[in-house]
Amino acid sequence: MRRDIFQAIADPTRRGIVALIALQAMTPNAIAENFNTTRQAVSKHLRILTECELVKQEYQGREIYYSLEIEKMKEIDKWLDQYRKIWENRFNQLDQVLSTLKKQTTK
Amino acid sequence: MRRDIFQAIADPTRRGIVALIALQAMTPNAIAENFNTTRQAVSKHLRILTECELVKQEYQGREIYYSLEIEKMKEIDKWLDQYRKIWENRFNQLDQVLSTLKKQTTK
DNA sequence: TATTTGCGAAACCGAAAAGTTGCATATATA
DNA sequence: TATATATGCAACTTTTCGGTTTCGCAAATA
Repeated sequence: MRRDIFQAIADPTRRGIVALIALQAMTPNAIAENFNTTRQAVSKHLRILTECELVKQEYQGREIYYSLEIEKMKEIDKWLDQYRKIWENRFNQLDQVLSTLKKQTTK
Repeated sequence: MRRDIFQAIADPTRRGIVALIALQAMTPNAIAENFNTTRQAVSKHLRILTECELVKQEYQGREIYYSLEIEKMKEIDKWLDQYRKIWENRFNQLDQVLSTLKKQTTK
């Protein structure tokens, strides 16, 4: 199926689920209450999120609690890093321009 | 069409394009050379990237140079922020545990 | 034990995505 | 001016996606 984390967070409902279970584990039924879809649809999303290890399960009787695998989120952060370098560089360049400008005006 | 940046970066080819034009502007033909698809397919991806303002165009004669709109990338960073708080929190908690442990062992 | 509840999986459906081929158009170049 | 080149766009096809409905199974409960 070739799931990756970028595809996982592409869907707005899945981002909603991720946000929901970020702070506390929840069952599929409880999660589904927050969206305008069926529990089965949520279950499908949870499967995708589980497949790419963005979410972990905890069995408790017949209930399954889902929670966010926060470590996996760092993968996006890591990917962003290359671009962060670029925008910080540009900021520094702007900073230099500004400081040069300041020196000139205070002279 | 409801394009958003998360959908835009979901496709691996588009992430490739983004990486490619991050540092220097390129024409569709030049970009297409780097992927195993037709120029038209790349053109379609560029259209999607342009639609969600992740990429900007610069016309130069009959050529069009595409480059990354780095500011837009910050949107992902902003979204990540809520989760960054969580993982930093956990790290701090671990840090406290470790320093407590250290105090005890050095006593 | 019989029934309800929580869940995943499979089958199906319509819409969207990603790719290809075939254009049309504008700009270089011979 | 005739031709080659760079590009976008439209039509079409195949695949994927997100959703619903239906089902089966295991655990709780009456």
